[in-house]
Amino acid sequence: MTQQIATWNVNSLSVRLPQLLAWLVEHPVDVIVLQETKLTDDKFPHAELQAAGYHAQWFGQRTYNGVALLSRQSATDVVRNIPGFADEQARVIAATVDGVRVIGAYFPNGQAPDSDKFGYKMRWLEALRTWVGQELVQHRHLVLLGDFNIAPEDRDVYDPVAWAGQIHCTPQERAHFQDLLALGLVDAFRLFDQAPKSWSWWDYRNLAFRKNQGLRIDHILVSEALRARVSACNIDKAPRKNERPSDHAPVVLTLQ
DNA sequence: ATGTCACCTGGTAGGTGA
Repeated sequence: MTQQIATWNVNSLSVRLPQLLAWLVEHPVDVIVLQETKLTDDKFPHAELQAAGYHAQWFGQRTYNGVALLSRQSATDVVRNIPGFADEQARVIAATVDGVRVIGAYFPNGQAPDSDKFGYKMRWLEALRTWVGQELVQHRHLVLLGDFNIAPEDRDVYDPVAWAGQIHCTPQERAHFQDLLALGLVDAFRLFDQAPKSWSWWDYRNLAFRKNQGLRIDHILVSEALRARVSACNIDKAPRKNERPSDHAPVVLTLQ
């Protein structure tokens, strides 16, 4: 049975809802997790997504952050944010769908390596790792996906020299990414040959998309038990060419 | 290029975060 699981940072679901609905018509994935919905829970467009054929779980807040999980089949055991980690920011939504534990996350940006927000990012990453380790004990078939705000390697950066030591590229962030892999997860995108200079995010400024100056910071990590079922993992650049696009592209995992 | 976009406050611009 083929199954597709996707992630997309939509940068405001109220602005991007028409694009999301159009994309889902062309790509009727089984599950998609969204980041930066920027909506309080009372404003979540549940009816529109239901009409599109999706169950929805959501966890938002005013102005910033906000995540959601849409699924063709109903979702169970829904968790919002990292259990035991007190957090005012809505960044995580997890659920079980069709026997797969799906953890959708909007990792903190961190702003700059010497900022308070970077400290928060480090604490959040530590808490995430501990919790995902526990989840893996309970769920052999697990996917951790979302906007990681980490470019794991230099080949994930259009100008690694300019970005060296900058946010998304610091050794501390990259070590955290490796720590997640060490739990028994694999970066699905790198299971396959990919075109060089494949990015998932392009700054709105500087004509970055036109010049293909981006970063690969949106990731799909799969557990060892799921790895054998992975048949593809791709970034869909097409929505970045839309009028009024999100600055991120969706990433899609295909399971056999 | 400090070059954009989204959202908020509070007001017809400016600040914040990404």
